[in-house]
Amino acid sequence: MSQLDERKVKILQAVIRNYLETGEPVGSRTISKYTDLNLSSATIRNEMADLEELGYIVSPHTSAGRIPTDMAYRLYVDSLMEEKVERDREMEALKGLLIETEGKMDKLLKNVAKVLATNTNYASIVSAPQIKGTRIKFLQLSRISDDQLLVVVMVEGNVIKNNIITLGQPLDEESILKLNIMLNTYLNGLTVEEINLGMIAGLKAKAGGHSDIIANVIDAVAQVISADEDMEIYTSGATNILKYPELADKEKAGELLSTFEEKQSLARLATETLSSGETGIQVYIGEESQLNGMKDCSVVTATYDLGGGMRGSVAIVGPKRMDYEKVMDTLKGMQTELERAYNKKE
Amino acid sequence: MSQLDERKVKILQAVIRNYLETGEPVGSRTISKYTDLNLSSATIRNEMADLEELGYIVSPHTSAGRIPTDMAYRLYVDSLMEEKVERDREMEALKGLLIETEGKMDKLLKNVAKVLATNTNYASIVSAPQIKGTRIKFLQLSRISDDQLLVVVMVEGNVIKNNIITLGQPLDEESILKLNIMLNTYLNGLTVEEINLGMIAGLKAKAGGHSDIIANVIDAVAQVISADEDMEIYTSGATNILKYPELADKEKAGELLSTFEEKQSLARLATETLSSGETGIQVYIGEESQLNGMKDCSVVTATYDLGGGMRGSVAIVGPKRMDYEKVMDTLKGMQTELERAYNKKE
DNA sequence: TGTTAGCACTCAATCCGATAGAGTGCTAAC
DNA sequence: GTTAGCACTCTATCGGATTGAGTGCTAACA
Repeated sequence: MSQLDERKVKILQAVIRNYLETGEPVGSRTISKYTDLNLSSATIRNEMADLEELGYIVSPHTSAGRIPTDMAYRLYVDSLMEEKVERDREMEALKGLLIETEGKMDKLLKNVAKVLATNTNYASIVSAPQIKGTRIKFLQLSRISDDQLLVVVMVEGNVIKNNIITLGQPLDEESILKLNIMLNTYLNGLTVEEINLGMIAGLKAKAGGHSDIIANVIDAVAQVISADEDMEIYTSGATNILKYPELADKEKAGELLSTFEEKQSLARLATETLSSGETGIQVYIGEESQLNGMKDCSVVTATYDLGGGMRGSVAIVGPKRMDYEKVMDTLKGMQTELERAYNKKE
Repeated sequence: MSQLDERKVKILQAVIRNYLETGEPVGSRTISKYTDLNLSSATIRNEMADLEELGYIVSPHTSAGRIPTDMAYRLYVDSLMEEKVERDREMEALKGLLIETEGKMDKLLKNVAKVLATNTNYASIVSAPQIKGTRIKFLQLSRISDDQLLVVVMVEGNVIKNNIITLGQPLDEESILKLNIMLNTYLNGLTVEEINLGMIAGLKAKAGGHSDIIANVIDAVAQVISADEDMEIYTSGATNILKYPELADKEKAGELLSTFEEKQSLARLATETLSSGETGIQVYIGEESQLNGMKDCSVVTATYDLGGGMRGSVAIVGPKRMDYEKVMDTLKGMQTELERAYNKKE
């Protein structure tokens, strides 16, 4: 069987480029004119037959042109693609946003999602940074009624969690004060992971001369700290995918939009991206993303690191024939912009 | 011109019922068999011609049956419709949810939206209760670093707002303590509206012997209290509308889904529903809802009142030919269930 | 006067065949 | 190895015929 020589690569590249632009199967005559190879359509046809045999292109039916397979896309993003240079233009809008929404993480991320979606005309997914691994900066119990306490925990990055705990019986101000001091002394600066069961038991013993109540409060506090909320996911521009005919038929679009609505599996993807340890851009083509209804889509993901263990991910979802250069570029820009803006702020 | 006599009403009712079921234009022969009027199709035809003249039905083209106009739907929901009796069955699932998610308002409402959507097979919108008009139960300033204060405000209904304020210069613990006492003394039990500018000025004067800092802090606190966050909106089942062919074409569906994605105008609808003062069920048919892309939809809304001025709204969006009885019933059930569960909790 | 049977008519939907056009694979010549 | 040429395939599209549902109107009937 024939191999991928230089000419074949050039032809394949031309096919992919053309298909990315038009979304239509591309024929031999088009390539013959499009490239600077100066080959007749007949020659191209022979080469294309080989490329088909090698699994890089397929034709939807006999008398149509060829379209790239996932394998071709893979080759393209891995080695054929040329990086774009000018990226700054589009990011200007974002900088403004980052400054405006300073301090409000949720609004910031919502905006990031929105900017990404409108900039690219694809759908975007942004995951809020995980607070695991971040350190507790501040912790406070407050009495709000006879038998209710408000627990406020602030971790690095100024993310605040709060919860109300209901006690079986009243607790006096003095005990609360003591507890406050003790909890801050022992827990401050620790990460959520470091506060394990043994530690909690120790705390109880230290404070526990008093009674069961104290133990209960400590348990509740521990629960507040370690309660891992399901990861916040912000999406935008999901309806953009309706602009691409190959994704817009009722069934596919329904599945895809449902996936965006649920957000469950998007969180899974985000977790995966983050735990892969990869800090660069990752591209999932077709079924690689393992997301429901996304077998005709590509997903490009990036991570961001705001310091102090606060890492989140950003992703763009579009048709397989998306403008990979632009998307990867936009994501890179967003990544640096986010990280820079945040480090400046702290 | 002829009037709406009893027989015409019966025929109209039959047309509507049939259309709600099938979604297809309904012809005279169908009605002739469907009803117990024992009239020939010819007679029905005459009557239908009259009904068309009166504006209750139209035919999409000459040789098709008739479909109800918005006017007919209006008449139907206002007076023709029969209330269903058995409502409890479906609400069982909800009760469980309400108990499970106790205390976490956002999760609760997300679940409410989900249950409504899956129960009805339409799209649902839930607005979080507005905190305007609710009273401040607890307020606390905490020092988290030399020049940063954490403000925590809890209002009736245990909704907590917090924000970090950055001071120009350090503030000692003692001043913070004093401020805490003063703020609680003067602001506790007041509603956001009652804390007006004059009051703030007064507070500043009372505490202001010290310096500008105090004034700044008070200003910041006032801002936290009165910052009206944009209304939280939870939606679910937006993709359900793709199940209804009359809404599923690319353009319409795109507009509709975008409206759901933006949530902006949904908030407007919620505000409107709430400020109308109406506590019952309201039905918007077609363009009445004034929402983008919803001219072929009906929207049924209800409000809920959790006490203490905490009122929010719940809505169902579906095709005009939705099962109004079921939807209104489900909403009513949700309303009582929500209110009951919440009152029990407090 | 209200109801009904009958009939001509209209219009969307469907099917069918013809046609055009794009693109291929193969062969033979260069 | 490359290219021109040709037969072939398959889709998309268009027009015409057909079908069927449903209407409006008229005339007869109770």
